[in-house]
Amino acid sequence: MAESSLSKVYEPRETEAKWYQYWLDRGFFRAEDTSSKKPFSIVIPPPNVTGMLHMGHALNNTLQDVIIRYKRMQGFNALWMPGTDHAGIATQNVVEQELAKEGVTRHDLGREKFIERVWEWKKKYGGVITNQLKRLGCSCDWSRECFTMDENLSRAVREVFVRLYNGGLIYQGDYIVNWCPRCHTAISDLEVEYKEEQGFLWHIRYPYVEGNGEIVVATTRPETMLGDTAVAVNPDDARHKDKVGQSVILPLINRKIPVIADHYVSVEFGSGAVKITPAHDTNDFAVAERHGLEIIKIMDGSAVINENGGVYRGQDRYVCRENVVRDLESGGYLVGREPYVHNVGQCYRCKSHIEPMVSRQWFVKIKPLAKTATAAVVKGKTRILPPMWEGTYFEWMNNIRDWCISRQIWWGHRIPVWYCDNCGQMIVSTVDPDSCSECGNNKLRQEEDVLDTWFSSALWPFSTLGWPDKTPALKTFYPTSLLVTGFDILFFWVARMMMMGLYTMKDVPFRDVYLHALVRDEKGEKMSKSKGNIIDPIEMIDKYGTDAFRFTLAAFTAQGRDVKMSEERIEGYKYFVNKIWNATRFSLMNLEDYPGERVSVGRNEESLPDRWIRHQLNRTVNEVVKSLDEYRFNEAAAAVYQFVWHEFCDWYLELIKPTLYGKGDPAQRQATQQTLFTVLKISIKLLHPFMPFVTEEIWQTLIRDGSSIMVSDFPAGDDSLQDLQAEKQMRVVMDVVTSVRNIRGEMNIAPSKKLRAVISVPEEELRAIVTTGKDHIVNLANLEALDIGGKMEEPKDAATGVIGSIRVFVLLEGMMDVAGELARLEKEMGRVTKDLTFVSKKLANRDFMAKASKTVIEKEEEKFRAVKEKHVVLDAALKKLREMSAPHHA
RNA sequence: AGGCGGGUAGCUCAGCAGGGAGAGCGCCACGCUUACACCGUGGAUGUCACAGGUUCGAGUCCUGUUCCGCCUACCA
Repeated sequence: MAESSLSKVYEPRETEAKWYQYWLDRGFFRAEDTSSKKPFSIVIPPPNVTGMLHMGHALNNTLQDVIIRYKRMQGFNALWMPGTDHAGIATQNVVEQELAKEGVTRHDLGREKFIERVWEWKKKYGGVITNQLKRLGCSCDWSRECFTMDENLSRAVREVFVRLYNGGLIYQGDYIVNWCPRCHTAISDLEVEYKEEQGFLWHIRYPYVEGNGEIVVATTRPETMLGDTAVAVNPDDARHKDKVGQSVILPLINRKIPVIADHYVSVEFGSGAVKITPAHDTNDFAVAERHGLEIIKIMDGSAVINENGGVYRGQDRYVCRENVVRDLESGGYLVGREPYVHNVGQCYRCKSHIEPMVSRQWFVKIKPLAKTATAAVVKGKTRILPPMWEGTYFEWMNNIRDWCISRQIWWGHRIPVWYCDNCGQMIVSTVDPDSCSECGNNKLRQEEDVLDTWFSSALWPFSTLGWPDKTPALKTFYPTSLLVTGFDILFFWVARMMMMGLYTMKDVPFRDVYLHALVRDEKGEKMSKSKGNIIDPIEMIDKYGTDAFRFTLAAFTAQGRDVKMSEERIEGYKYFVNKIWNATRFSLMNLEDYPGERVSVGRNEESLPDRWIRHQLNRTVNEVVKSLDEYRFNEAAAAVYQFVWHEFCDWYLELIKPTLYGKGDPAQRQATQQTLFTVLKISIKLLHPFMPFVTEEIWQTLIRDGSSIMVSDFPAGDDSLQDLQAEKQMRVVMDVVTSVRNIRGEMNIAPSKKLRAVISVPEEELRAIVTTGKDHIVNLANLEALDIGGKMEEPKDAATGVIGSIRVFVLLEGMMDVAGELARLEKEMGRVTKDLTFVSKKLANRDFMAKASKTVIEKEEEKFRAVKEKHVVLDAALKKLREMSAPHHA
């Protein structure tokens, strides 16, 4: 058998790289397109090519890897599809910044050259995050790695676009969109972040055209008045009722604009009159549509005032604001201003203030898609877990607005639409057309806009499997089994995949969606560069090892909660890894002469500890399987942690030391070696999905048959290993040992001091158990002598431990501290008395006896007997002790 | 403004089917016992946010209050 040349402390560094390469070389990550095995598939939430692994990725991918390794070991044809996202705006920004260093803009290069440049960038840096995933131990099928701009995925994008268009679900329209003046593109509603800002509310006078008087409007953005085309009041507002239909003069511009009535205006706010700027305000745009108002755009794509802004032309919007305010004031139009806190939309990417702007964009008509996607969840075709997120999903689907899918950038999937300038024909096609289908003109102009990045992401579950081709992989793995992602992209991504999957494939993209928490710092704050509270996963891996890091993530992922990350926790689990490591070292040292599992050992040759540990292990296996099946990662992790550390290491290994050290029966020893070997082997299998590296290292040292733990079979529960008798017997042994240790501890007696003890066990059955366990008790309690008898008198100078009817006397000749012992027993008595009153009260309660279930009553009665017994025994012991300590008079 | 989640030991959190509260870390005491001091043994610690209600019995179910976090929407 293996000899132990393992170092005292586990060193993750070399082993991790070694085993990852080993797995790769053997193709263990690869899934089969067709297989007799049942399929299980996960598509990775594709990280941005520009991305660096952060805590969110680390958690997300750890959980996926735990599940995929688990399923693979269970014999599934397990596919974890990896890939990255082209991340339109983000990537374009990165490359533009690179260009800026060289003093060029993308416009200097031109579209084609610029895109070439982005591809170059991707080639050079795009692999960073995938390499980081490898360090995390992710068992993705890298042979299938995809990129959203790959040829086939781009084909899928065009195909879906055309289908949606032909299905009447894509339209082009002038609409108010969120415009980022820095990125020079429209962005979707979801990409706008609102932040509270301190600003002002300006009150401006708009004089009536006829007669005297004026109407006062309030605004936080005075510069937009240049584009006002109406003033609106609530039709029920008595103050303004008679003014509806009249006109006012727009100051500075001197445009005549109407006063209109619309319920959008609230009577309570300000003067009850609102200036309407349809081109630069979402609500105003809606008002304008209802009333057929003129829409006047006053800014260009950089938010600089255009020709419609009169003298303010050429000014930036905020410069213009100051000038407008100044001019209003000097013209006598400004009533005043007051400080005002309001929400301002920012670009999620560059944090510039969003400018709502009317422009021509492409939209997806979303309602019909949302309806199907809602129904699929209602019918349970897809489960959203934890279930609380279902509500959020429905809520959003019900209030969804059309999806603006066009972006005015260069990096992305160019919209497959061509225009013929000759006849004005528009051609929507999956392939580049040579000539106009209408007039034959061969000079066609392709739409400049590209698609929102999320458009291609929405196709990910089937585009990565080869669609639009009917590939075997698609047939095998779609719908995918599980999607694991953060709840922050439930709308961006999950909802859209549902819609697109159902529309295109006529089936849901995944059976289960598991939404995990967000990783925050130890104070519960979102990690961000600006706050400087980022914990870098790779740094943690370097410092504590991947296994410790992964286990931490899994252990702290309670469903639906935030994960608060701190280094201390990771360090704590590093200790756990080390504990496992050392338990292995110990085992190997004592398995040197173990011939292997070929030995057949009968159950009757197994010792109590052997039977007990198998029983406990079996229970743990059941718990881990159940927890993982329900995506309760923290529970699975806790179960295996508890077992390995506190049952296997703390009790079992200590119990079997004498047997292993070889003083007793050789057959017994071999049986124990067998158990030790098997239990260790199964334990590391349980741990493998969480801790892939250290478990492989251990496996390779322990098993040495050329196999890998990664493709071994995951443990399954086995009822035949259940051994309630062993559990009961060990309970008694453990209680007695703990009782002696407790006395030792409380009396401050060194662990190395051998003690003598007497155990009084009136009940015959229990006495047999204690007698059988005698050697274990002597061993673990560090006794030099132990007498076991029936009902016995209390010896002199002894501390007493009470376990039900069992009394444990620790002989303390010369060391007896009567006062200390008295205090100790009184403390215990206090507890028991409290217990006793409580239970007796309950049993005396007629309502309880009449209404509680039979099993509960039986349990309480049983408890009563035990507590009563203990109470009696303790009482006697205390009486004796008090006599001793009481000052006698001779 | 609406929706969701949360307030449990000094800290971070479990507690999934109502039957007298748990873990890890930290803390205190004793120990370098031949796997591990990244260890072992023992110990201390809780008006389960607050107020009502349902129930024989509530951390757990219901109602209200309060504080914190998030999401969605946004009244100029």
